[in-house]
Amino acid sequence: MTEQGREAEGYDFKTIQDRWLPVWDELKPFEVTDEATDRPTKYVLDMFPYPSGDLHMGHAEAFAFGDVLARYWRGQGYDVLHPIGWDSFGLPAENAAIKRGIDPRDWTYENIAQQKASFRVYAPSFDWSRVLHTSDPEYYKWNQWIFLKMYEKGLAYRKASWVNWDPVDQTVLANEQVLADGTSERSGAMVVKKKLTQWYFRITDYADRLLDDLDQLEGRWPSKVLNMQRNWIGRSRGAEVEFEIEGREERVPVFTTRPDTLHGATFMVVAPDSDLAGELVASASEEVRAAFQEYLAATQKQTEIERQSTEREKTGVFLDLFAVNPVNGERIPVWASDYVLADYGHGAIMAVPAHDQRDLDFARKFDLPVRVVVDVRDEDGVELPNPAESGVATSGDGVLVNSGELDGLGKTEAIAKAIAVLEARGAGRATTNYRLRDWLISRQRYWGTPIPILHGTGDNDGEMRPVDGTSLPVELPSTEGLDLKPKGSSPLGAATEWATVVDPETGETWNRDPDTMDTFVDSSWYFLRYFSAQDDTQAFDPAAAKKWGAIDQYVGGVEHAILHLLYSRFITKVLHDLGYVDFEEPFMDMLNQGMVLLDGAKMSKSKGNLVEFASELGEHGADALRVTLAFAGPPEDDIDWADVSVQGSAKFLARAWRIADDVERAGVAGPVDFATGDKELRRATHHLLAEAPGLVESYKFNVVVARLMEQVNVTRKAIDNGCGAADPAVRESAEAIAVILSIFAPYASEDMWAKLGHEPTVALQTWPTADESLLVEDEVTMVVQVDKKVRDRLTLPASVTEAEAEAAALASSAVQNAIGDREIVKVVVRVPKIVSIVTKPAA
RNA sequence: CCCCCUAUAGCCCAAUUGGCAGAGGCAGCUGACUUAAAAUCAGCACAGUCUGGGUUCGAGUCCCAGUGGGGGGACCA
Repeated sequence: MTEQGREAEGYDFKTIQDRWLPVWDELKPFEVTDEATDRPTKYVLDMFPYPSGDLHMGHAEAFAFGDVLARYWRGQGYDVLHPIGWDSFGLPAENAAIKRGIDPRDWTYENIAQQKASFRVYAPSFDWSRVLHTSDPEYYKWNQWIFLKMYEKGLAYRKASWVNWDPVDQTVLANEQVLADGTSERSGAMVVKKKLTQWYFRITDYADRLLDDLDQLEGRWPSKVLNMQRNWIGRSRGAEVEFEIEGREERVPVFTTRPDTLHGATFMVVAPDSDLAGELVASASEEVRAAFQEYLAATQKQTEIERQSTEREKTGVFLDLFAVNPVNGERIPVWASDYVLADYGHGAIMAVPAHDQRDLDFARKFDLPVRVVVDVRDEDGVELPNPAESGVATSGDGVLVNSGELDGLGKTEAIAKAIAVLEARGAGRATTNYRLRDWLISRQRYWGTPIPILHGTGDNDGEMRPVDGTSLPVELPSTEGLDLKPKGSSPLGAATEWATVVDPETGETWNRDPDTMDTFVDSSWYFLRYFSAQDDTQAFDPAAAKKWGAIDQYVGGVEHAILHLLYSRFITKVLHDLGYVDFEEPFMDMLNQGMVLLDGAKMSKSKGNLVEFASELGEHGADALRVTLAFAGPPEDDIDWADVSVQGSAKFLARAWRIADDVERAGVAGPVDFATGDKELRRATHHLLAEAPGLVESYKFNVVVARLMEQVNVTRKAIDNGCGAADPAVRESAEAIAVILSIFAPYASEDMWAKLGHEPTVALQTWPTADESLLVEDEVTMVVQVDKKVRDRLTLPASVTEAEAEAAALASSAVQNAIGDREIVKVVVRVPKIVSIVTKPAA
């Protein structure tokens, strides 16, 4: 069949895709230069994909939305940077490699090739000249560069700490790889805590800025994500109070948010797994030590979840030690209990059972004294029952009692005074604590960025030195001869030749750090690399960074609400402080797309409720898929594939396409003057043009598609039963439809654009602007309500005044009938909407 | 247990931000085309906005209390 013949049958997505793909390949319409122009810029970015197999429906959705926004801003006359890359280091590749005995590179790059091919057809408007893969040495070289910069600044350091350890896979796990029940997401083994020396990034140094700068993103990021980040950082202000412990030289600091209640501290509790607890029991009696060890062992057997359950009864052991309260010299007993966490504050607390529920529960369990130091009252000013009897701690505001110099003060003043007293005595100070911990970045894995540090041997044992910047990247050794199976230490350590470095000057032998970096390091700055992805002299070009600036629009899943986004914000601030970028926040606006479900459930291969991206793409084409996703509902909402109709979208596209087809067939030659076109249709077209930009910018893509459907419907009516296809207004409408539709359906709109006699590509067309004069209505319809009921509709000139409208309403016989002999109390006129008349029975 | 989001037609969703509840679609029904069906085209019908209060001339929209659904946090001193 000839192409002509096929066209005669109407819209066929396959034909159209095949027609335009080679043209776009040739034109490369979305490649942009880094040179400054006088056009405004937008940087639109989707979170880059991990190459595990082909693209899936989740990708289809996120990339459709990102592309709508990228294409929209181009239509508004912006230079748009819209790049793509792959987050291609990570465990799945390594697991696949172990399982099949292949190189993780092969698996990774085959998947990337498959995803690239799918993307080509799906046709997001990427600038392919900037593509990056984090597993390329050309990329991870700059991970190492960033690491060394941070090492220089003291922001990368090594310490021994308790980490998540998977006893089956023999590796450290990230927090996010530990499931809610405390098992490893991969091996299913119960994760244990193990003390290991690991590399950390000092993100806690940035805690205040990471928290405070969230205020700038208010209204631009989903409030849910802002909340989650604030929660995660968890700043709490209070005081550090130093207690002496009998028989110990050093004083023990504790953190409290309520230094005002210091007089109510009746015991101290230390975390059993803290260093402090170990030190304290070292000199204790055999009996105490045995009891403590038993308790510690029991604590460590529990999962994090068990341990943090609020339902649990309090447990603990008395350490046979006493601390001295610095404000009143009182001796208080020291206990160990697992309700105190080793890694928050100082791993020890002062317990004020009257005013803290946890402390009260503990005190009641072990029969420890409870002393009220704050007189807390309810709303009616009635004193609350004594916590010792009620079992309910009073944690609110009140007047201090039994507290010496603090007596009579309210909570806020008492806190200030208590801190002043502590400072005067050298026993404490105001401090701030965070829930946020430093970022553990080392991993005992092969498929990641080698940490560019050398460890001394022999005389230099225990020394570290950074790899010289000029010898970056430290490339991964070949997998040849390497056993990637987990065995508790990094596979890289076994690559002897790679791991051993002899200093050419001194002849000393150094060993490479065998660990690789957390892959979240890779993704914490990739958006900057796009500024100059092929540049091998620097991580990114500052001039290009200046042109494009921070990402104007980020699109991705809410599952990254904490980790990726927090790490990216942190690294951006570090690079800002080092003078490499002039912005402090990387993502100015963010859209979190929902999930694609099937029959109300998350899709998964194991559940067998999978919608395959590739088969949908093959069956319905890219346009129909993209329109379906955009039309399904607000982008933040989940989409149930059972609720949508890809065929419905295809039908709409065919109807839209046929409009342009009809215009083409009408064969009107030469330029046409739209102003001579059908007035009604023009009005509809310009309403669409006026409304669409606001809708896109507020992410109401579903409404934009609905408006396009409406426009197609009215244009169809105009062609069949109105002005006819040759009318200039029909062409004007068809062009508007093509241009706006192009943000959703690049192929159909390109074909429409060609049928309307234009050169490719419609994607680079600036949107026509609405002619305001066409939007002005000559007449308005005003509703007249009498006592809430609609009694008449008045057609009035658009210029009608309130008084005229009121007069017209009262002149209506329907209105007069409704009023009858009742008395008018009030008339409210809101031009051009409504006249509301309120009556009451006549006197 | 605490916090946040959410509830509109059989289903997915709109509603100019306080002014006539319906834009669009799916499914349904009727008709045209067809030997018939599918596809296509034309048309039709369907709820008074989760419940109970309140503010207002007027509430889907604002406030309070509840219910269902979704999400987050949860011994952080």
